[in-house]
Order: sequence, then C-alpha cells, then structure tokens
Amino acid sequence: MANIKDIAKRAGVSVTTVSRVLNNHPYVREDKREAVLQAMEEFNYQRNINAVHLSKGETLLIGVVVPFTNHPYFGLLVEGVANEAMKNNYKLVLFQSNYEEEREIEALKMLQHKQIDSLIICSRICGWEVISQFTGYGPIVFCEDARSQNVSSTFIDHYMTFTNALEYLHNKGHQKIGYCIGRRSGANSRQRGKAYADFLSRIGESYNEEYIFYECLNFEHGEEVVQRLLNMDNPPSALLVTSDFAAAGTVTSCREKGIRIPEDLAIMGFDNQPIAKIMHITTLEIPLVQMGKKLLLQAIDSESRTHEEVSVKLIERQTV
Amino acid sequence: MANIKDIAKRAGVSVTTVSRVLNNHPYVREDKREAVLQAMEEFNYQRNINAVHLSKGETLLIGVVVPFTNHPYFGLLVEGVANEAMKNNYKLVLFQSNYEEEREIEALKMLQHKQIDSLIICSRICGWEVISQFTGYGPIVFCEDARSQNVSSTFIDHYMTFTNALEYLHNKGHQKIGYCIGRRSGANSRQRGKAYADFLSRIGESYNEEYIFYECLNFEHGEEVVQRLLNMDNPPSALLVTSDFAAAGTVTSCREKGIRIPEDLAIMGFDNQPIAKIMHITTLEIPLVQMGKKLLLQAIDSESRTHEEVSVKLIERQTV
DNA sequence: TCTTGCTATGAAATGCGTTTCATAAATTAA
DNA sequence: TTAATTTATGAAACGCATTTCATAGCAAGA
Repeated sequence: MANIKDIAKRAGVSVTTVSRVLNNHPYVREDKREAVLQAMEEFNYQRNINAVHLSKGETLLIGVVVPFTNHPYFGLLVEGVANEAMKNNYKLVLFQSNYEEEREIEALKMLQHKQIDSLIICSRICGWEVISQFTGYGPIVFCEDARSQNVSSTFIDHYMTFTNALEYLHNKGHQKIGYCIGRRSGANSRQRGKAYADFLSRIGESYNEEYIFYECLNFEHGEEVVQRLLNMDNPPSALLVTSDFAAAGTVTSCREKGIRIPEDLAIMGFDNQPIAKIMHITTLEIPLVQMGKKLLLQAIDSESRTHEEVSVKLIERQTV
Repeated sequence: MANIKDIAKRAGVSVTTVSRVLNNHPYVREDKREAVLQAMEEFNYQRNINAVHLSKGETLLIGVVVPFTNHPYFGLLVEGVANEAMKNNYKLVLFQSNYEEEREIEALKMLQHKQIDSLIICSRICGWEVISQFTGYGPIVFCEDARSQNVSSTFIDHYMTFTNALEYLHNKGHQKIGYCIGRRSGANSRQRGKAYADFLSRIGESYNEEYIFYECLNFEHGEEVVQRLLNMDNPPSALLVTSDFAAAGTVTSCREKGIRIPEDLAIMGFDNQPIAKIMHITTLEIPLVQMGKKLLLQAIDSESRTHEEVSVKLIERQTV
C-alpha cells in the first residue's frame, strides 16, 4: 500500500505538504493541492490510522463499560452514547463486564495505554481507590453520582427519586411496599436501599428483608418475583420494580396467577421503556438516551470535569 | 511517560532486549530479564499500544455492525461475540448502523485503514459490489448465507426454517397464515418472503399483502399488529412473528382485546428468548449466543473463509 | 581440532503521519 | 524603498515498538 512518501514523490512535493492537504492546513498552493489529491486518487492512498494515532496520541475511540449488552436499560443508554459518538466522529469500544471487576480494569488499562481516548463506565464495579489510579490517563465518565471524585458524571438522584416513588405509593394507600432491584451492591442500589429504609422508619413500618427482590433485571425475573409473592403469608401490596421489563414480567405473571393489578398488587416500573406504555405500567421515566448523549459529551471533553444531574418524571398509567 | 528506550537505558540493555522481554521471546539471560522487569516497574512503564499497532499492523480490535444495539436479537448475538472476543483477547468496536448504508461503509473503511482487524456484519445493508471492494483488507464475516461470496459466514437457512414453520402451522389446521418481519429488504427477509410465497402456492392460497406485517421488531410493535388485525374483514388465523418480543407484544395485546390464543389466533415466535418461555410462546430456537461465538471465531481466522450453517429447533408451547 | 548449531545481544531498519523549525518568496504597510 | 507580514514549502525530528540482520560466545558432534 502506498504511503505518504509515495504520494509526495508522485506529486512532486514534500511529505509535509501532503500532510497539510490531508489535514486541511492552510498554506498549500492550489495546483500542488490538486497534484497531491490526484496522486492519492491514483495510488488509492489510505492513510495508516495507526501511524496517525501514534503521531497524534489519540484514537477517536471511546470505551463503554456495561455489565450486559443485551439489557434494555443499557441498550438505550448505549444507543444514546452511540448516536452522539457518531455525530462527533468517535467510535465506541464495547466492554461487557458481566459485573466482573477484572473486565472493568481491562477497560481502564486500555485508557491507560491510550488505546481509547476516554472511558464511560455505566455501572461501576471497581472501588474508587482503583479508579483513581487511572484518572490521569484520560476522562473517565460515570453514570452515577460521582461528585466527590475527580471524574465527570451524569446521574440521577436515586435517593430522592426512590423516596418520591415510595411516597407516591404510600399516598395511594399502600403501607406494605416492597421493591425489586438489579443487584445488591453498587452505588445506585445503596442509595435506593437507604431511601427505602428511611422511608420505612418514617411511616413506622419495620424493615422486612422478604420485601426486597434482588436480581430483577429482565422480563423473566418477574415470574420469580410472583412465585415468591405467592408463597408469602403477608405479601406487600405494592412493588417498586426498577426495570420496566421486570415490571412487565411481573404484571404478566400476576395476570396468569390471577393476581389483580392494581387491586391486589400495585406495580411501579422504572425507565419508561416502550413496553411500559403498551402494558399501561405506571413508571418513572428515565431519559436514558439523553443521558447517553451527555455521557459521551463529557467523555470527549478532556478539559473539564462536570457533573450533570438528570431528573425523572412520573408517568401515571394503570398499574398503581 | 517512559518509553522502551528509557527502559533499555535504565536496565543497561538494548531496546531489542527490552522488546524481547515484552514479547516473551527466548534468548534473554535471566538476570537481564530481571533488570528489564525492574526498570519497567520503576518507571511504571506502559507500552504505547499505537506504536505496537503501527509496528505489527494489527489492533486486536474487531468491528461489529448491528442495526440497533438495544434490540434483544442483536443483544444476544453481540453477547455471544463479546464473550468469545474476551476469551481470545480481542475487543469489540461497535457500529450502530440504524440500517444506514453510510454507517456500514464507515465500518468497512475502518477495516480498510486497519483500525480494526476484522469486521462482523450482523445485518448487511450494502450490496455485495460494495462489500467486495473491502474483502482484501481483512476478514469480513456475515450473519447470513454468503456462500457465494469470498467472505465467511454463519447463517440459518431461512427458507427452510420458514417453510417448516409454515408447514407446522398448516398441519395444525391453519390455512390463513400471515407473518411479521423486521424489515422489507435484506437477504433474510427475502428468503422468508420467497418461502412464504412458495408455501402459499403449494397450499393453494392466494398471496395477500395484508397478511404481511413489516417493522415488527419489538414488543411495542405487537400492539400495532393486533390493531390492524382487528380492522381486517378476513384476518389470518395464525401468525409467524420473527421476533419473540414482537410475539410477546402481540400476545399481550391480544389478551387485552379479548382475542384468544391459540383459538382465535395462533402465534409462533422466533429466537426462543427468555420472554417466550415465560409467556409460553411456541417458538423457533435460534442459538444466537452460539452464532455470535462462531462469528467471532471466523473473524479472527484470517487464513480461511468458511461458512457455517446453524439449525433451529422448534419449541412447542402454548400459543399454537 | 574443526564444524555445526544454538544462545544471547545489539545496531539499524521499518512501519507512517504530524509537527516544529528554518527559509524563501510574495505582499502589505510605513 | 525598506521593514514587517503573510504565504508557501521542505528537511528533519518525533511518536514508539518490532523485527531483521549481523555478530560473538559457547557447546556438542565429527
């Protein structure tokens, strides 16, 4: 394959001039520019991106760490990131972590090695003490409240959101409220857990471990929830389900088992995915695509560290 | 940041020796190896990946083109690719094409520029005359029958599969059968369309454009299908829905509208996603994760071009 | 003792584009 | 007309690791 030198020779100019043409720098006489372009055409010249990267020290590649790629929550988030990346001429390198710390570290190391320019971590696993070792290598952006860290973040105030949701159910007359969540650990889960505990003590209910359902990520997990519900002596009358798909699964399974919604069980979803609309699920709208966009913009801004809070909106439908 | 030269100087050896240590080449005396390792430790040496790429002419990056990232079909497929990529020390560069030809070409150009080592195209848009211009730059792997092309592929015989599914419904007593599909064009859609037309003429039914539903990708599209069904004078008695999520949406919507399944309408899904199991949807199991794995293995095999046919399995449940 | 062959090591070439620096030529301002 | 700019261009340095080639030392086999 022809390289810049061949083009220069062919066009009768220096490599510098070719580079100027390549990068649209000024100060190239029109006839020389033409000659260069023609030579490139003639040799079907392709510039070696790796040489460009080496030279410029940047790759136009941005890493995105998600626990799963085939989850609707991260699907929408990544879609938002991907759309904005496209607009800004960046490409995405996808890391599926499966919530394994090692995978996240691999991504951080790619940042360190400058194989990617920045890194977006959608659901952090590593502790901050690990993350902080890498902050010097490029922007790291989080999808959680990271205001105390030297990184950028786009986040939702999960404590407040969860509190509001619980209050809403309480105002609708529910006293026994449970919730379904994706994972036990994680900053977001912790915030929600705290909001839940605080809420319970405020309304004078005791904390019932049985009312919390973990690993509720997808449609299919709704079935397990209902199964456990059926085995309870004193089941909750309302459930906050932190994923519309899990909520939809729960609703579907309830219908099958003859549990009336919202009479026997009120269900509130999260995200406002299309499925929630179709199934008339009351939910909290989280602007995932918009968040993805913000995340990417923060990722490509290597100058400043910013924190953006995004607010959610209650969508009232028929399951509460 | 320290480079290989600094390390060499510090360890009192040549850069070649450092490179040997770096790449586990033989012929380095133990004490020198130690010295190099220590120097690397001391300077917290990170090798410049871009220099490695430039030098080696490879990137350990594989591109994956999907129309949407947040679609369960591609979600599972990419998961399969991602898992296998991890095992083989490759990373993925994700291209969301939105079925725009230009996006696919961008990916092909990255292959051409050697920014990625190979490319997996999950749902081709460009014509073969375009693709063939890029086959010389690295392996391009397709998720469709591409036996006639100089590329690798992992595919399903959609003609046969669709035919079998139609026969199955026919054997169950259905004469008026319609189908829902993602997009109008595309190799797979065409194969299915042909199977459908051939089937109709075989059973002596006339082709009814109304019985074909396009843009059926997700749960929410099921509702539209049912809406259209309700407006028909002579609706089909069975529907082949080429996505379990769309099938699930259809089932849900039918229940809401009082259409009994399978009595009034038989529904057969595709993929055997978890949602199909929960909702007892009869479906055709497509081993997406396994296909993803095969795709990746083909992508990293730069020597040979192979074609692997994958077979599907009928999962009988309650919607037919 | 003389080959042959392996072990060990480094200099230099290679991959390729960008950017800095120096210089020359052409304008514009004074 | 001279000084100050602006325009135009190229040589060389730079980013950095890999790999080829040459060489030297040493051991085993003939």
